Amino acid sequence: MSNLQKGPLYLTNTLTRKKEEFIPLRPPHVGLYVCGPTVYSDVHLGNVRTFTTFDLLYRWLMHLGYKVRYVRNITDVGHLVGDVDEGEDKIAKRARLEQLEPMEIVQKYTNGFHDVMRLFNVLSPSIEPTATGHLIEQIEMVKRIIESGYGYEANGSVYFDVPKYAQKHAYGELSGRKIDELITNTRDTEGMDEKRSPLDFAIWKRAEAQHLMKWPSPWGEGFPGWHLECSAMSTKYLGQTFDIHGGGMDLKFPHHECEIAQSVAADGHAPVRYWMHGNMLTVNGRKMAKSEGNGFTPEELLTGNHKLLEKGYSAMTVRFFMLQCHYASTLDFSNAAMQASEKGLERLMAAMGTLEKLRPATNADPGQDEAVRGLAQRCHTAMNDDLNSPVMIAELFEAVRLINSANDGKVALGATAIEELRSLMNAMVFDVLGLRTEAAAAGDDTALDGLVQEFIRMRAEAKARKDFAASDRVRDQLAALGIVLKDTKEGTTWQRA
RNA sequence: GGUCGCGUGGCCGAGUGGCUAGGCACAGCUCUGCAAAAGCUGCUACAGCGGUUCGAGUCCGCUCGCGACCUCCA
Repeated sequence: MSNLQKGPLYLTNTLTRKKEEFIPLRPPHVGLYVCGPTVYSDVHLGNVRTFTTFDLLYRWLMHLGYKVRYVRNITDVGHLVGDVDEGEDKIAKRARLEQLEPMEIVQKYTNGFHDVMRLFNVLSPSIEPTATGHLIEQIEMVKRIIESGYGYEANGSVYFDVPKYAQKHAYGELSGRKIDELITNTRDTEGMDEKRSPLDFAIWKRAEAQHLMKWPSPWGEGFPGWHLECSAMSTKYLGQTFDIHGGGMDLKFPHHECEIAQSVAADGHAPVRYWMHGNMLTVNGRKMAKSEGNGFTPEELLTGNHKLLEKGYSAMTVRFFMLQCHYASTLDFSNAAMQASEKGLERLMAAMGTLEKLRPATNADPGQDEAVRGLAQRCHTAMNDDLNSPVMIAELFEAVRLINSANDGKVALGATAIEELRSLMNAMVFDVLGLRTEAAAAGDDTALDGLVQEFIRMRAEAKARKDFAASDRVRDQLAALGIVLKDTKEGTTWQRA
């Protein structure tokens, strides 16, 4: 747990809008809850950004030595289309369109989500609870809210009484909203006479006879409200008060605001100590969203088969691109930016390979030991400063220069410096940033390597007899097949273009 | 309309009272049979206008432009 002693971690708490020192309730344990996807359609790149952001947080907390219980839910019921409380359930609608059981839809898109997470090397959470798996907990929570006087039943549905809650509690404190302004700004909502106020939201919803996803409850057959599952499941697995709750910026209101209200109403205190919100991925300056039609799926990204894509990009290129931007800033997707990240990642990963082969210099410069320690310290400080991965990556490129200079014999690194550099780079690049080599992702290249090595020998022989036409032909032919040769002092190496 | 945020060099993006972020691109050099790779060097910006300050991308005000949320969205 030595890392825990290396200075405090600061996180921007979106509840207070300040950078605060992170102090867990029960160290070394940390409770982390992140709103997961509603599994009614394919995830797009914007979704991936949020999960990558909290993957970085999860990885950094573990790197610091914390024992993290990371809960990320799957929403498989209750999330309605269009107008709150009047729209159709998203999953039920999709089931009707695809002529499948709702649970087939849930399974299909849950599988797809998991595939995408694996592709982008996003770690699995400790617990991945589903809303339908926690109906009892949700019903119990509705009961507690009714008992506390903040929930009321109307025609088989149960609503949360927002104006009443706001009299005693700070409804809107997370999203910076004032109850009066909310009432003023609410547009006309027709057919909602069950609700006492347009601000009220359903915590339990009556199901019509033809509704496919419904369960018995004290108020008749129905299904839980969308906001409720997160409150019920975070309470169950992390306790009534826990350390960190994350999610996309667009969930701040009303979703997270409602979560706070539900927990306060049911259990009497605020559920979360640090709220964190990841910012949006934009395309041409606009939020990537299904409704904008500007989203592309990971598959389209990889193949480049989309009108916004000049070519395909690997998942690791995209991950690296995202991590080069601070999570709280909007990030604009562009082909030029992607290609810049692609090149940068390639250089970083090449240096990782070089570092593995680096031998200590005989005339080691002891000053370099200190330089490496400084790098490590600055990486650590950057990440502790609200997960500043872009600054940490900038430091990694300083390390890249050091590695390459050492490889060229321009800097003399001793055994200690090399060991510490390896330890630092492996930790930051693989464990914390969660990058991996494309070869590792693609599989084994042993046969191909054997073939290419044979061509490299042929080319070396041609070069030895100064037959450059022949040697260039080998190189050009391989290049045409996507195999790039590089001559170094130690011989020729190859890699995929 | 309300609330919040943003505007940084050719592009992407950190920083946030005084000191070169970094990546990509571009130019020159070194190395090389030639390339590629790598290293070195160069290009040095903070939307505009005013103010505070010894000193402002950094704080304050105004103007312009853009976005997010306020309705499902990560």
